[in-house]
Amino acid sequence: MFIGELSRRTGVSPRGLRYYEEQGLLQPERRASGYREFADSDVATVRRIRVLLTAGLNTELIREMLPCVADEGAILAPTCEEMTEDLRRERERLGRSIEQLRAAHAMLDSIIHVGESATARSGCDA
Amino acid sequence: MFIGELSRRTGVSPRGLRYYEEQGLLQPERRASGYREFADSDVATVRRIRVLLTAGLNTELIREMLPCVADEGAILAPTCEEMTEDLRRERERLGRSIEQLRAAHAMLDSIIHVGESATARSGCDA
DNA sequence: CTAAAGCTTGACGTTGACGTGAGAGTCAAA
DNA sequence: TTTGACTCTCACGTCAACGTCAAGCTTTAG
Repeated sequence: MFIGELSRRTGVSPRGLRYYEEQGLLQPERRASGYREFADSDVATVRRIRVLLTAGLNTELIREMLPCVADEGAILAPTCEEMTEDLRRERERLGRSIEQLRAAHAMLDSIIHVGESATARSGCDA
Repeated sequence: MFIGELSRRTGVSPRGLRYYEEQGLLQPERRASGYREFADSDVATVRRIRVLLTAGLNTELIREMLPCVADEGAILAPTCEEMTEDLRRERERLGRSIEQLRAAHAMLDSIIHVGESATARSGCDA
């Protein structure tokens, strides 16, 4: 498929997909015309990329680990010492990050709940 | 206290603290000399700011909700309709974000575990 | 009183993941 | 073959949360 279809099927803009290729996260075929030709499997790949990017990993790390991830968390290739060092660090960072998010989520929860019980009886001008 | 001490006690750089003030997150007193004078309570405030920033909230939203948060998730002021709208949205975004992080965390876990069992028997050159 | 250490306000630089045209070539249906 | 939608490669713009000088005042220990 061309870039437009992959874009529609993943929700990632064409510019974003070209950026992913530039960063080595995607390696589409090329027609004689220069048009990129993506495989069906790239839809899943892009989804995985999105998950990891949203988690705060950068494209360099994703490029390294991407060959090791398949659908649904299954694994393909064995990993290397040096790389798992980075991964381990990232995992720890992620763990802390999740904790922070949970704390912030709890903060929002309390505030919102108080707001609900408070707006019933107090006028507000902000 | 002056900005340097607050910096040491929070781990946030002076530049960061000035930025927080510029964004309306802190309102230190000023000496005649122009020196900022922070209150002890600002240490806790900065910690709360860090939690929320790490959670991905921007300074604008934090400025709005900060008056409503006290120590340990306790609440001070009542909230406003319009604001809780934003907060609700942010809470939902946070919820999704946490899910993404968990997914990414699981990915890293699988990869790392395979790496551990695999590196024992396979040479690696990356 | 002095000198080091600390603080002030600008103001420009950085980073990552894209957004946003510009100008030109390509595809596919009619 | 036309035409309109799609794609290509530059290449500069963006945004948030600071980093990093620079030039000049302030504080405070000795």
